[in-house]
Amino acid sequence: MKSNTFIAVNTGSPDIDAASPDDEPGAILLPASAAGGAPEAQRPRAKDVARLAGVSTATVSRVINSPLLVEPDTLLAVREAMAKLRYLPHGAARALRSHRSHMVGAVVPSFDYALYARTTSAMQAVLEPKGYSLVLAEHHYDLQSELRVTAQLISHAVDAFFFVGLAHDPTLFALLADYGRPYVLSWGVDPLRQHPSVGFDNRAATYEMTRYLVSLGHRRFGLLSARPDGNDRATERGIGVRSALAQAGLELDERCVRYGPIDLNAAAAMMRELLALDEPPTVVIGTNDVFAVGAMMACREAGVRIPEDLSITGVDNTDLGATQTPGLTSIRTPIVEIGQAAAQHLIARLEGRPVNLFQTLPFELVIRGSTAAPRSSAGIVAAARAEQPRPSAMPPAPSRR
Amino acid sequence: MKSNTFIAVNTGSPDIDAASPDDEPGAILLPASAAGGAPEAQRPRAKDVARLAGVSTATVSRVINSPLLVEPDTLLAVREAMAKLRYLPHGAARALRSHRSHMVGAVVPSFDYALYARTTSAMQAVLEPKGYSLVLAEHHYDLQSELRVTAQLISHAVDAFFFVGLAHDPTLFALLADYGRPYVLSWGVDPLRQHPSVGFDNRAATYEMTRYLVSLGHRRFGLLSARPDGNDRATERGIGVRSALAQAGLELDERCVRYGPIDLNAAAAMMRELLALDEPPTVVIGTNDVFAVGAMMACREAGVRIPEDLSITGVDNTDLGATQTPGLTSIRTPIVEIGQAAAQHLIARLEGRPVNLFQTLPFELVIRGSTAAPRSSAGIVAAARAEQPRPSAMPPAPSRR
DNA sequence: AAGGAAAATGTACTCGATTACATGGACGGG
DNA sequence: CCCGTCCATGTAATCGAGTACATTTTCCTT
Repeated sequence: MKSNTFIAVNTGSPDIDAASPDDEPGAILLPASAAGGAPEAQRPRAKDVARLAGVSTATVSRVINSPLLVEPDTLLAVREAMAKLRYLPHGAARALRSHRSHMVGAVVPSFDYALYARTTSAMQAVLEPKGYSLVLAEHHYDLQSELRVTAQLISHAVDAFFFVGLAHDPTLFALLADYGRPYVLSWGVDPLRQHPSVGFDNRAATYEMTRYLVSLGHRRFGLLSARPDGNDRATERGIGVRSALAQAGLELDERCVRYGPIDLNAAAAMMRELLALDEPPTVVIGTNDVFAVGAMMACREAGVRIPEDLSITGVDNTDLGATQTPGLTSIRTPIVEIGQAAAQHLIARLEGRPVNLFQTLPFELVIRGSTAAPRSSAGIVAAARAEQPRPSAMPPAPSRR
Repeated sequence: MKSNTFIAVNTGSPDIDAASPDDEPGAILLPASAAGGAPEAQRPRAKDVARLAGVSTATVSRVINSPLLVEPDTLLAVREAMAKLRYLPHGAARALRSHRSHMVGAVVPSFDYALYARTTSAMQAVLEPKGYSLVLAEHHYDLQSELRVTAQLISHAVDAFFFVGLAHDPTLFALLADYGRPYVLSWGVDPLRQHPSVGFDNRAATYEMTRYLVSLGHRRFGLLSARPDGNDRATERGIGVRSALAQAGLELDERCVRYGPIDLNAAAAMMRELLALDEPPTVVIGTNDVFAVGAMMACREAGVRIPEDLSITGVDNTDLGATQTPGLTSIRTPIVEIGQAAAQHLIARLEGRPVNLFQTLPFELVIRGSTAAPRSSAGIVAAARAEQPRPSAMPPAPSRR
């Protein structure tokens, strides 16, 4: 947050260390006593439970996996033995024999932007009660890295996969096909209907947003976006803006477009460039709230008033945007719903139940104080457009093979 | 964000579905064709690689685990065979035999507050290159739930654990002791030196903050905090405030204290209560940025100016706080550093290397526009306190057994 | 009361890789 | 030139639970 009023005053650490003097030498653990090896030789196995309960290991296994097949008395005895020994089944052995690890792999771009963390959290909330754990992997928008971590997940024998986005390396899909386990893409719905997916129409989202802005009277647009290569969300959102403009007989001046990493300071820098243009835009669309808030930061610095001098919009409707002054106009995307739906989708397939392989969730335009009619045309347009805009024809849908 | 200017205008979904008519019926997958069972019978095993390379499975295993023991020619041949077959070792089998799953379990309170996601992300960045994957679990501030998910992680045979906070159910520690694998607590450093931990001094953080506010001339403090039961960070931060006040001969009026969930709207509601007091505080300390920003929201609604009428501070120095107007004075906590240090700690122990079991990281007071001298004493105190505050004696350190 | 079906449980093999131990070949010293 | 040593590799037991099949027990039918 270099761009804000910011004075670092005081580094806590030295004072603290001074105050607790024996902190610094630090207890060094002898390697032997903390060896990471396999010191849990005393951990109880199924056969220990079996012996204590006076049954065979097969029965113990049945108590865990199909309790209905077990005599109530036996069931109780075994459960008691398990509790007494604090028995926990050995997942690796189970997985090896039964070909189910009870783990689901989630491959997300990054946790730095809170978004995917929330989606993942929603998944985990659905998976945990069903006995599944989430194994996590980030790839930081690098499709090769995504391939690597996915291979790692396959190695861990996860039962199913969750991916963010529709665009992936072809090798990834080959890998998944070989592996033969359920997977679901998210944050978009595959227009070619080739890969199961749950999400929303990114293109339509920015299309709606742009129409709203056009209806306010804006004619000169700016766009701050994530780099579109390998990022279908960014790509689609860009298309949404452009086709709404095209439909209104307008065009997106490419000089008003900037691509960069999803980072507040980077976004602020991009915005500074737009402000320095001869003919700056009257509205800037961020393809997510981070870009939009970064733009707000740059405007505050430069004394550009929002929304009087410039309107700004985001996508995702995060707290970050909602708490700005003025509040950021944004699109509420189904952040949590995607995670829930994806998890339910995977569980259903793991349980052999039929599912809707292509699930489109709704989004919603959320208007706050960061948008208004452009100054020049404010009076006229505001009057002409007193009522709500209604969507008309959609941008050309991508061919469906 | 109900509290902000907010007009929901348009639900995208209906229009979208209308525009792509074959979207709604949705392709239903026949259970059989997507059965989650174990259809990957053709996935290559080590013996397939061995056959193709003309060696035994033992050699294949050596190529993976101790390549130095293998003749360079053989190595190459095996690696080629592995590549040709797209072989990926079966993690469960490896784990079963070798007692190492190459998975690390992370147990965090919640991902809704972006904080722990960032710490986890930092962990994963350190672990991934070393071949470890992260298995995730949330407990939503419920120690019993924490116990459950930890048992699940033990079942998955993770090699090591990461926990947030120092306070946990005794049963949890018993479980961990039985299991005998490395674990590390975080976001605090165990004053009793019983459990390996990496973090910072939460008490000192709010202590510094409070001293700074006292030095500005504030005498009447408010506190918005997470519920302290089972949450040592919240507890310690509360103590920090109280002892700094005590040292200044002041006291925290308990009528100015509110506890609640970590949520913007809840925080705003708590703040409204403080504003309604007969004698409201001149400064409100949030035990993290969410409370502080929620308080800001309530103030904006109520027309209370920040910092003129009320100062507000947070902890964690998140983007959320930094981008407010005015910027939120906060404590930069070592969010990322904790994750990195914890991961390195665990890896070191897994590799049998010695480590500092108790690692204290620095924090930093970050002053922005949300704090100023209280109105009544503004002139006097500001003049008297032109220079930086210097910390003096620390609050009584907790006994070290 | 006997026979037989169904239910409950046990026996023993299996999942796929790791690893202790066995074996065979190369090399060097006496 | 022979033998011991070391290095590379193979053989086979093993990790812990799941499960097909075998066996015993229960209970109902005639």
